[in-house]
Amino acid sequence: VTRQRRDGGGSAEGRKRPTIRQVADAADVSVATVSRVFAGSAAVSAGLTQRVLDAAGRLGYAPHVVAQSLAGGRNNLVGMLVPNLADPHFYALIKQVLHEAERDSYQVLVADSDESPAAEGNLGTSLLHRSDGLIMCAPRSGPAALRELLDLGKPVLMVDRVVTDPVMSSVVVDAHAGMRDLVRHLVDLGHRHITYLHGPARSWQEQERWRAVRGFRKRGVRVDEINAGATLEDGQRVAAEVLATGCTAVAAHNDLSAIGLVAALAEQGVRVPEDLSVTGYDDIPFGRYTSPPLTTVRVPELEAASATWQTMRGLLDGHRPGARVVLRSEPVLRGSTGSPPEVAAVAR
Amino acid sequence: VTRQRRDGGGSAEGRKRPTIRQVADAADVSVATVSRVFAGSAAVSAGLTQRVLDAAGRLGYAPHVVAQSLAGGRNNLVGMLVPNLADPHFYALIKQVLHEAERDSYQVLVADSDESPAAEGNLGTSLLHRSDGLIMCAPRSGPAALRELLDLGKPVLMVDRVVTDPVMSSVVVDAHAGMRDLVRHLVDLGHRHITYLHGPARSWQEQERWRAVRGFRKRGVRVDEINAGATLEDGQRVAAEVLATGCTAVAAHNDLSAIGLVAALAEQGVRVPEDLSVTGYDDIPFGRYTSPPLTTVRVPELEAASATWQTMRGLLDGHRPGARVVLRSEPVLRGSTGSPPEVAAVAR
DNA sequence: TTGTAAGCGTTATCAT
DNA sequence: ATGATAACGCTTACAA
Repeated sequence: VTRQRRDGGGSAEGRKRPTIRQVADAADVSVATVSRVFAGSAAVSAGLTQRVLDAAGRLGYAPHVVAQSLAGGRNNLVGMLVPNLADPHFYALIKQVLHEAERDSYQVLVADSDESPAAEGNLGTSLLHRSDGLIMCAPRSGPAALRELLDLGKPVLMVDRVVTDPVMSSVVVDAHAGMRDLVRHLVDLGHRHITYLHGPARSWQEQERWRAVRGFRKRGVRVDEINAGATLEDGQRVAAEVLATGCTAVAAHNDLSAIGLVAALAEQGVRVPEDLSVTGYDDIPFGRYTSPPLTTVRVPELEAASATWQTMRGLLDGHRPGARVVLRSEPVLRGSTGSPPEVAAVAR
Repeated sequence: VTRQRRDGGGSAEGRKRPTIRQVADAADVSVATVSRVFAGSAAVSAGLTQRVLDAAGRLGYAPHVVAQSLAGGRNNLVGMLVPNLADPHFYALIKQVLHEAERDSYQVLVADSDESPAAEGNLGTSLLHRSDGLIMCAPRSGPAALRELLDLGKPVLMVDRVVTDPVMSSVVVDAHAGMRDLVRHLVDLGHRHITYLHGPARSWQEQERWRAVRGFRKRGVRVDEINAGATLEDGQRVAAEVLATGCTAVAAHNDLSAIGLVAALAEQGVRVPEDLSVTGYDDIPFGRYTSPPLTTVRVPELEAASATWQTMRGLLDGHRPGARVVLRSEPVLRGSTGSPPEVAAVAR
């Protein structure tokens, strides 16, 4: 019984690709030996190894990864889920993970949940179905969804968020400390009335950052709140609202919204930092190229990405889950912050 | 003969996931029927369909995608290769392709070649090994490498570049026309001495853009050249060199280098556009938030991404390769361009 | 409409 | 050190 057509209507001329069987025949060895040679298993004599390699080269053989996966139970594939691929914070992470994974012969399946909690769960599941593990930046998924993922029995690593309900491995930067130090800088400059630009509601990072800002109320600082978001447009949109508060400094959820705000302020003739100080969070590259350059919190992205891959690598190798890597973040003082107008005036 | 352990030392408690066989037994039907139900094949009676679905639900069954791939010869996976994931131009493309692919039940394997021609070939090959098709932004790969990819017999789509040597399907924006119109705008403003900031050497897009700029030499415009690159840092780095040319306008290879240049100029007290006009290319979102906002060339990224996926989709469905989609780009005039100093002075 | 069983291209077990 | 061969979980002719 001969079988289907194979060519799938696909595209090119493609004579069928050789199988391990054909290589074995050509080298006059068993398929097992060919498999061993390509697995780098030591237990093959030099002579046979050479013969196999020759035959494989002649035929243009390359192992069929899908068959390897099915038989071996390993895919050499990890999934990576982010809330927004267009955010420099995330693509920096992806880019670095991509490289480290490649060095370990892993490929990466990427998905973008577009900040949707529902998508986080679904995409996560389907990614994990195909891969050996999942790196997820899922700031909002609830315990049920997460538990379901874990139940697939494969390593799942949470990034930018600590989860305790189902206990999960995670890599995070200490957002609370970073934001606290940043706002302290504002207070030290003399600011007593600060507006916080909220990020995406209920995201873990947002909660940490807000907690840090809010903490200054106890120290006599007036802290107003505005719901903005995490994009350039979000920051731009709330400019009027910000001015209406009468504050002297704005701490934004992230660099994107801070940059959007600064641009909108410039258009209205509001000078930064003379009239109003503005800070961001993440230290994305663009923040160094705005005028004025943006005061922000640097998160060690390279280290975070490396820790992410190393941790995932460990989980894939059978390490027990639950590890937590915490990285420090720190304020980067640039031109977008200064003394509040009254103080500056007195100083003159 | 019982076989290995299965659990891979992986992580969780995971009772083994159910197979199609178990579902078939539970529903008291054959595996073929279960397969048909999950394939959505019409030829199953309503009664059996329901029984299968019930059993599957009870057992928590989900098809094993790797086995499906091996047996069916389709992976529902496409590879996507970009030269630099950190460039907004590319992540916009990826993000959109990700979504459209997901809607068609395809997943996307992403790789970043880091502008290395060698990596373009290798990564492309290994992506294509696992997937049904490859979307590649490979501005530099030579004919040999490309032919090798095509020989894998799977659809390959080139983006941002037209390739004729091996004939390839491609989606491009007409960079020449866009850049030409942009420079014409500069000339119309009165500029007669323009400096072009070269992008990555030998990239296809770079060649098209440069060809457009160079064309103005025939019209009596002095065009100087500086080798910069495609990043923010590249633009920043060449600021002094730019000033040394004495030109009145700069056309950069892309927005990133243009923004870097503008920032460096601002630091040196050079006013844009009063002292020097600067243009970019791509119309990345950040260009709208710099001060002044950047004059640039808009490339229809959404349309390009849609065309990219639709074309790939067609190839996957067996359409013949070789199609070429060309999209128009057009100048976007913002604040970073104005009349050259002399002309402006006369006007006053 | 439904079932049977032959692949799909490997890996890993067992025997030699 | 090498070979034979049963899985791996599914799809799809082909038979009924």
